[in-house]
Amino acid sequence: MLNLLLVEDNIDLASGVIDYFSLENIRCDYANNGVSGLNLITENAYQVIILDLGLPQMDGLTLCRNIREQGIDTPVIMLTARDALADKIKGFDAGADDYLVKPFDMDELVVRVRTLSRRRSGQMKSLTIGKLKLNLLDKTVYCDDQLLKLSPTGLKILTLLMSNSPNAVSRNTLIERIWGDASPDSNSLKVHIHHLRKQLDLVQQSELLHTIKGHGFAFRLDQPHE
Amino acid sequence: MLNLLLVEDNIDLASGVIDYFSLENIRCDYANNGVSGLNLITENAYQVIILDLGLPQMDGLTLCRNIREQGIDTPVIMLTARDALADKIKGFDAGADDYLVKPFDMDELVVRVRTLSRRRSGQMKSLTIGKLKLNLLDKTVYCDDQLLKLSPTGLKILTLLMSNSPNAVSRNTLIERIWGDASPDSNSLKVHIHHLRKQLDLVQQSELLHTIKGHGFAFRLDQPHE
DNA sequence: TGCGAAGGTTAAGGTTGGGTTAATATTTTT
DNA sequence: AAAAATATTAACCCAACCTTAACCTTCGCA
Repeated sequence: MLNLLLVEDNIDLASGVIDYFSLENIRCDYANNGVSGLNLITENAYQVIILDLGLPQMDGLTLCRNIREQGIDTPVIMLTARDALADKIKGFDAGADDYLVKPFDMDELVVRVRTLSRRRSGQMKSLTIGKLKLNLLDKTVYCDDQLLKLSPTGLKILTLLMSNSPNAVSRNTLIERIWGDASPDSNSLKVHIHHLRKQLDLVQQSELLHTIKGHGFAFRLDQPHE
Repeated sequence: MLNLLLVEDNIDLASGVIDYFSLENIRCDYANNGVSGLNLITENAYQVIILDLGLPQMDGLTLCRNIREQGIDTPVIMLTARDALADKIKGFDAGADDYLVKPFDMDELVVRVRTLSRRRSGQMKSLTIGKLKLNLLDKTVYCDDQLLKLSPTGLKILTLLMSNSPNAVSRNTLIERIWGDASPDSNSLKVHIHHLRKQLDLVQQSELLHTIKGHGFAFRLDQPHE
């Protein structure tokens, strides 16, 4: 079953699209602005992303360029108003794979979605560091052949850390990207890290998760010691 | 030729800065509030952005966070009043690259602008001096293959010194940039420098850290000649 | 030669960031 | 609705870290 993301600030349009998709048996996540769209994209594996060009907080082109720079090559369909098209079309080397001028025909959109998803299906998306392999599509984490059991939050944290490896991720970044600005008691992160480490311990991989005091955490092979 | 943006609500200060910049052959756009600043930023490519912390409509921190969320990584220098500094300094991971306490010396501002513009939009990921390599992203310092173990403050000091190399950094600058105005006993800096030297000694690199008597410290290869 | 200023060294607390655990609350699944 | 899985909170611990204070060294200069 297809799993899409729609990033669109017009709620009426969005709900129409989503309803139509559900009739076609297509799952569709939804974000009404660029920033939460970006968060969803980095934390989930979509087959196709549908982006409105004009978005609050972060416009579609910027968002698209942004995710491409992160190495995410999920197919992107850009939605744009007819009059905005002319001067924007050249910008499509930002990395969009297709575009559609509003107002568009729903069937047309579905066709393009299916085409794009077919084009890149079977493409493996995973992160591997040390013996640890995180599969972004099915959200599984293996060490050799052993499956780790992680909570949703634990998985998000691990995904963030692994996709930034070997760089450090600050506590603030982590909190912001996982909880938004409605951050809970700062202890929560500690506890999640602790749970994560316990799971990693089960497969003797917990030394991959390094604490950078005064900053945050990093996921990488080498040991910061002496 | 450098092309900057200054966002500052105090018009007298702003015009002073702009005049001084023009003498230095630096172009500088100007906005007197956060919103028009944001508009200019999204529409133009600046080498450096100078932001006042307290702005009408949208304060500097918010603006900074906002543009970072849009994926704009133009270097930002934050201007702040001395008394506002202490409680704000921790918020600087909003994405500012540097800050300056008002009132500041114009030459100081020019130096920082030039430094930041040189290091290509914060894309500089590591600093290397002698055999020492400081990686800004993963917060590690290596000499050859040996990892140095530094405290958070030690790392900050080293970062400041290395990023200003081969220039000297004054004690006052060091203290101001690391502790804000809530500076501790002046001895603290001495002790931190001492710890730093001990760590550098472990890899025979302590002669990189030079004392400039009556001024501060410098991090560079050659000896400061008499 | 002796004094003061600037910097360096050392060791003793005090503080705190991060870790741990367990109880409680929330959400999801059944 | 009960049970199970997750998430959050609170209380506590500890080692690393920071600061302080007292003392030491060096150097310029009266």
